[in-house]
Amino acid sequence: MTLADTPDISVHRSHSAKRHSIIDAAASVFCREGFAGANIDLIAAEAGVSRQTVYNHHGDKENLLVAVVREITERMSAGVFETLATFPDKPVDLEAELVAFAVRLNQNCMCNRDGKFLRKLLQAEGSRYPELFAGWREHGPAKTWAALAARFARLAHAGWLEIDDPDVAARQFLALVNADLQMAMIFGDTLSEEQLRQAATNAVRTFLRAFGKARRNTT
Amino acid sequence: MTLADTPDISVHRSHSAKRHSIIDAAASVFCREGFAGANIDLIAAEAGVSRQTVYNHHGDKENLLVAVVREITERMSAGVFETLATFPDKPVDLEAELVAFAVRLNQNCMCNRDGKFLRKLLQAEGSRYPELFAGWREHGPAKTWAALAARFARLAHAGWLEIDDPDVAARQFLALVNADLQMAMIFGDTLSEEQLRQAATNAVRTFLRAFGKARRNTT
DNA sequence: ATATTTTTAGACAGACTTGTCCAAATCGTC
DNA sequence: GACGATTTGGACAAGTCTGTCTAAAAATAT
Repeated sequence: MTLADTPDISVHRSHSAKRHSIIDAAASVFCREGFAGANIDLIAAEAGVSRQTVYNHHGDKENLLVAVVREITERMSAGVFETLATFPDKPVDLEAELVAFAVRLNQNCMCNRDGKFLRKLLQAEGSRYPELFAGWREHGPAKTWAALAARFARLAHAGWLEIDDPDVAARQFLALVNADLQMAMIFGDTLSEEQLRQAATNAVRTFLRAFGKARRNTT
Repeated sequence: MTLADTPDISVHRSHSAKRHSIIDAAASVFCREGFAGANIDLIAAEAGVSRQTVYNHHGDKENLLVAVVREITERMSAGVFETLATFPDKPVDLEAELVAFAVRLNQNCMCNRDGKFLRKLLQAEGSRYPELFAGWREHGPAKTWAALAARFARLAHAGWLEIDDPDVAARQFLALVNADLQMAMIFGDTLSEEQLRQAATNAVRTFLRAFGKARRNTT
């Protein structure tokens, strides 16, 4: 029995590898061309796989969309909570640490390939397949907001912030962080880290002017 | 010669009426189905017009998209500047007037049919027809931001606000106003006026906590 | 080395679109 | 009522796409 000889895995290794490669290619094509414009031959070619294999794995085109959305949603959710774990719970320099956190959030979640894909596909097909995205709707942003709100509430309790409604504050934090990026993201531009840092800096400065406890002397 | 007997107009009245009805129907269908999924027969039916008439007026499908985007962009731009004219230049109760302004902005521009259409179509096709939306990119948001920034700068000069960079403040104002609406808008829900008012209230409160000069006593 | 499963390439029918063409019908004007 | 322009409905070719089927090839397990 050699090293990689676990039957259950070795049998399905290429199988699941192809599965992944199909989902990745499908995500890319769906995102680029939209659901109606997406071509299964193109997806197969881009995945390095024959068309029949795509049908073997996921059956329908609609079914493929479901699988893709499920996959990307999971991946993105994992990224979000991984990043949320780096929230500055015991800050030394709150402003700098919030800026760094915002940059991480944008780089790892909102502005990467998965984030762009979900945003685009949700807006395009959300109303056509409501049941598909209903899960995301509450498992995605709602949980993110709640988790972020809890972090801000703790900071407020520890005397760093002065917040009436942590949920509103969390939503506004995210809105401010994205304020300067909306335009670029809509057009699918890739954002330089410098842009992300600038946007985060502006956002955190305003956020702390509104919610920070240690008011700066207004010269 | 009767009243409405200007030949140039009466001849083209039904003509241009059909033109408009086609563009409206096309906007609706493009928005619902995406460009690739949009069906010219459906557009014609929804416009109450034969397919041939659609081709007579706009030629290509791509050409039709161009016409639709141009029309909607113009209409939206007009709405934005109309609403910008109601900005509280000489406020009595700044907070209340900014809330009312924000509600107007959302109702007349960002959240109506045209706003939703442009957002959706831009995200879906923006990268495929960059030249089409390049104009909008600077004529739309950039001009809006600049105009709004000028208003805020004037309020700051008059002693109502304390703003370092009016451009950033304007973008952040709009971002805050949309903070609570993102989710609903992505799914195409229609927003009640109550929701709009609540969102605007939250936004303006935070905005004024950050930029208002008369700091509230922090009990 | 052989048996079993997966993958492949290609053909295929069925359906759907786009864009054009044309003769008949409709509309507004004189 | 007759004329000219626009509109209509339907037919049409050419193309694309989905989803299925088949037999051959490749990969994997025994």
